[in-house]
Amino acid sequence: MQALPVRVPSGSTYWTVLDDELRVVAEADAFLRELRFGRSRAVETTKSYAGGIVLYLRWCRDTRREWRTAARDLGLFMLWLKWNPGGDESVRVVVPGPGSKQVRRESRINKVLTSVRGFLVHAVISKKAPAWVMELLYELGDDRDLPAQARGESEGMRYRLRARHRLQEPETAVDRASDQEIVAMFGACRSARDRLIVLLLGRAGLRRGQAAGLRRSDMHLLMDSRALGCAVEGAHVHVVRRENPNRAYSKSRKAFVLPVDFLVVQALDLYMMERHDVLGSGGSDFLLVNLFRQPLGSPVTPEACRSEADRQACDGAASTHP
DNA sequence: TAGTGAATGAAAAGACCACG
DNA sequence: CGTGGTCTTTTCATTCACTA
Repeated sequence: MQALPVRVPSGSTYWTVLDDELRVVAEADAFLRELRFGRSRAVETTKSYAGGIVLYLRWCRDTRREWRTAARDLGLFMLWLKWNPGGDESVRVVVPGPGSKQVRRESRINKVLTSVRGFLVHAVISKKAPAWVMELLYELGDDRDLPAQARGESEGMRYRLRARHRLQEPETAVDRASDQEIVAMFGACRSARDRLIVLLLGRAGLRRGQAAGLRRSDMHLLMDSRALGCAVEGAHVHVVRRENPNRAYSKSRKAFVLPVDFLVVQALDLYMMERHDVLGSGGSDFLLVNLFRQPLGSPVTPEACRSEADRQACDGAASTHP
């Protein structure tokens, strides 16, 4: 039982599930294809869901359950997730001995359950699993107790859905970069471009995939951008999700505007001079492009942002602790 | 590949206020 | 003092980028 990426002729990708004989699991495949191409979910979502479905199918196999109806024991599945490593060679019986440490955290288990719910609902809708599975997954409240105005349009039973299986997730503190760490990274930069990247991520709050997808025309750094046909006041950048050749992708489906301060404006000026020295006024419309290696002028990839950030973090740490 | 942290949109819950 | 309306915050369930 394993997840596998599949490239379709049109060039896009989705993840599917293979059984132990490396055959495609038809129902899982139909669900994941529908997610990707029918509901335009991201590749990463199908990957994540495929991983969850693999765990569910392994549990069914190891405990000799039929996946179509095993939802009646989803509570046991949650226990299994908590204690069983679940690899293909892992022990088949769960024996959580005293003092043993749980192998998956609550948040992880909840995510696996989300993908299993989606999978089973799809199976019910396409008549591959019995309809009563639905009420094992969700608490069904009919809305006849609500006033008429609050009820839906159609006749008959209307459901209010609430997932039955969900663990309480403990709060976790996030390890954010401190101001000193950002300053150290800034100091470790070797070019105006890299300093701009650090500021875009650290000060404006862009994700690396969003920064790598910026176009020059997205940067509105004057106090008044009406000459550009944009009514937003003050210096700002537009973050837009696009299919980019460098695989940069904004996580947010909606385009949005982010204000930037004078530090970013200044860093951009310095970068544009640096860029002009290397490329002249040409190059692609991408803001962040290769200046120091071939192919010159092609857009920086999100991966490059990351490896450069790693290097700076090391140098920065080295310079603060000599 | 397995896992984590956060964004997102919708719904629920809470805060606040005017009104009879 | 309850009622209803609106606005804000929190929670839920899902989605997705990104990391170890």
